[in-house]
Amino acid sequence: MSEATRDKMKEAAARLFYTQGYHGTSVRHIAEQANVNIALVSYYFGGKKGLFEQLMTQFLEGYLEAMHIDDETRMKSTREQLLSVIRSLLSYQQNHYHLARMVHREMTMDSVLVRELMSTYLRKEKHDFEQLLRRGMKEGSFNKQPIDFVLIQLRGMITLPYYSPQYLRELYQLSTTEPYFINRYVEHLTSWIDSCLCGIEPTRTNRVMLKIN
Amino acid sequence: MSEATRDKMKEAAARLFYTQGYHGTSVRHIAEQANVNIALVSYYFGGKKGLFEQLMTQFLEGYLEAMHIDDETRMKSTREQLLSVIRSLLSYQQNHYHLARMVHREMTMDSVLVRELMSTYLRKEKHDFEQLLRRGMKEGSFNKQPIDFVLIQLRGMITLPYYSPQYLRELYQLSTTEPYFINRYVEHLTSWIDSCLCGIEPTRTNRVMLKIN
Amino acid sequence: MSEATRDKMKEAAARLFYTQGYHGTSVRHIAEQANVNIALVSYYFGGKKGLFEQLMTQFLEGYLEAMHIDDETRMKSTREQLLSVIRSLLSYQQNHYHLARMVHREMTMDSVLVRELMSTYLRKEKHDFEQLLRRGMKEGSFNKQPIDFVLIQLRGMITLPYYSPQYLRELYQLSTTEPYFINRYVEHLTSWIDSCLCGIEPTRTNRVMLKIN
Amino acid sequence: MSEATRDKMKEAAARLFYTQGYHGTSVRHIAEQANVNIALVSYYFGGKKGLFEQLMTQFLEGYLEAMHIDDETRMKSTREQLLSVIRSLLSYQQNHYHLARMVHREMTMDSVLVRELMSTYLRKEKHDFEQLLRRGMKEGSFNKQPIDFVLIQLRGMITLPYYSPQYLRELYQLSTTEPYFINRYVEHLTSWIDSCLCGIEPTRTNRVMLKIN
DNA sequence: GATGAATGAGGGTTCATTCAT
DNA sequence: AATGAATGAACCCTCATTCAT
Repeated sequence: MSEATRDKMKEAAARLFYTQGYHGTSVRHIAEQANVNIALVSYYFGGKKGLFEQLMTQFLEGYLEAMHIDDETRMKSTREQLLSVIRSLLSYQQNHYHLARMVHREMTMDSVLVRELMSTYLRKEKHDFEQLLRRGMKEGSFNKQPIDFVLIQLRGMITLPYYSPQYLRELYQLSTTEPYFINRYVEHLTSWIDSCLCGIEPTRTNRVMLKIN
Repeated sequence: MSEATRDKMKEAAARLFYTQGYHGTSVRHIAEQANVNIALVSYYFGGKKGLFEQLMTQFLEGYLEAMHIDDETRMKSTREQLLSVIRSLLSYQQNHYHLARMVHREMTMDSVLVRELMSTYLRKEKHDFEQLLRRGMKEGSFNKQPIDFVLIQLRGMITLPYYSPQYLRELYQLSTTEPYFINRYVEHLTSWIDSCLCGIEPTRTNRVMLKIN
Repeated sequence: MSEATRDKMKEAAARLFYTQGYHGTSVRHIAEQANVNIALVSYYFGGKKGLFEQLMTQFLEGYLEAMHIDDETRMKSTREQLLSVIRSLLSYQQNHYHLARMVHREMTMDSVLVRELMSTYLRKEKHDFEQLLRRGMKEGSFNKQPIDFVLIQLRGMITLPYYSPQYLRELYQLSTTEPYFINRYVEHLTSWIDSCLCGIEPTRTNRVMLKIN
Repeated sequence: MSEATRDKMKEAAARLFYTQGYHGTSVRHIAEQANVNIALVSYYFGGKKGLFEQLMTQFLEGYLEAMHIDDETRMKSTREQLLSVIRSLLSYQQNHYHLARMVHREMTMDSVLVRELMSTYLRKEKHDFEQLLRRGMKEGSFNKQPIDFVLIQLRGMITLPYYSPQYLRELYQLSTTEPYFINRYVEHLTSWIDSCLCGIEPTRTNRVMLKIN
């Protein structure tokens, strides 16, 4: 069975792409790290580019899936649903850390592939968040305010840990890869939603945070 | 005079590094775009790496300079100072768009150079913003809240246009490179500062925005 | 099978290094002469330098081996043993003519590699000859005389054909690469040993030589 | 006046050619070492090759000159004349150590230039020595023996210090560049001439040598 | 199914030289 | 007389890929 071999290769590729970028990574290096024959990259994935694309789409599909709101959550408040999606996305990226960083970086390149993926996945993400926010504003859960700028802030906060982890490490004195990081980050996001989006008093938790800092 | 040649090369390099990344760009391509001989890259900059490093540090030094608050502004309110810095940074990155995107992307790589630049420039940026926020909170201009998370939001909003311009283009139907974009973006940031940081009523401008969207 | 390819390359490299020196020989030229792809030089030998070093050590190891006195010869007289070693060394270098010339020339360079090889192989050669001479003098086969100068003469005569073949060609009207050359050269050496080292009358063969010249 | 500049360049070139060979030396390096502009190599000598050829011929002309026997010496015995020439040649090479080593090495290359120089200078050297030896044998100063082999030994001993100085250093524990070396080497050569060529008893000096070793 | 040999293209760098000044 | 900018060719090496086995 070769599934294990394929996975070893994808894992090694993700790790290297994340560290040194697509162009900075050689097929030879991937094969070495995965402890397999070099020719297998072409054999299994149709070349370096194929391997890369597979990693990209695989990650992005999981990303959209993570945005999905299950039936149970759909019963809860809009605020709860928003929080749930945020938590889910952060958690997904945390579990695929190398891929997440790889994707976010390569997304900044100008290539046909990237532009295609953009108009497929990015648009979907934006649309889902927009729906959620509009509903919350309509029903009065969220303060009325320009949706686009809220979207910008949301996206900034969701991607920052995987786009600029050094900055967060500096701030929190805590690596973004450690499990505890997410908890803390979500707490902050919750307080942001409550104060800036819902316009309610910060919770007790946040008061504590306030004193700490 | 060779200054002109050097500038042509740096410009071409920045453009290509921004589009295809450091490893994805060949010295030959840079020379072609700059319409100069290939050997000049080594001749002037000591190689591709030297050219890259020069672009990096040059940008980052200008970045820190852009953070500086001049004497006139220092007379104004803390809110005004914060806005001034934000405007200055966005403007600087706008004027060096290719470099800005190049730097932000390559900053996500794991290399000795990057880590060194990080601990020099990034730390300085964080420190300056922190000072400003602390002062504002102390004097009551800003609401008391966890500083680190405000920093995260700030950085997210300042870098997003150069890290994920496609997203903004999708939102604003406006390229981030167009001069008008900054105006609009700063308006949003102002409203964010007023409502989330200062805790005052949104201005009339923002109400208009609200209707537009 | 790749052994054949490797050998082709080594042969071509030795021939070119011998003709034009290490720095004067390009990898491209080697590959062309060996009728193989250029990349194979790096693939098999880790680069031009690796190929060169392999040729060097390979030759020198064979050289030391050629100095070894087998059990049968060890039964004979010291004079016979000395002659045997000389014959063996000349024969070995004759069979690896290109390599011999390459090595002797590159040995005159100032580099780390060369200095290392020197202190390994050259010292061994000197030591073995010294032993042989000392023994011969002790047992009375050889005239007592300063050993170091005998060593100098020996080395001069053994290396000259591969270091300055033009000179010998001029003298003998005979290329040093032709098989007959060695016979003649060894005859001369024998006569030198007999007269200068052993102090006995020159043989009849030498008398004939005398008339010829 | 530019004569000084020219000399600086020739000196630097000789030093580098001697250390790293012709092909291993770059014009840039020569200019750096001589502390002059790179373009001057082409300007003064018509390129790297021209500079090299000038060094070669200059050395070789001096070499032939050093072979010349002045009128005073011509009065002395043939043995004395031979010794005088040997001393002169060794001394000349000692005074142009870098050039000597450079020439001897590059002489082992296969190129048009080298072959031309060979047939001009080498032949002359051989001819002069031959004359001397023949005369000596005719008049009975030297033992009758094959001239060609004597020539080989002579040339071997005269060039060895500049072709394989490491070997001599190992033997004498004395660098071939030190002035004292020549004295010692000439002593050995004298004893060789006396015993092997003239067939007389070794001198007292050699007896001492014998004990030392 | 999986491999090691081999390939051609392209990578970045260094070279000796030229030319306007 | 002497220089610094600039050139094109060649340097060695690594790349991703293919192919027979």
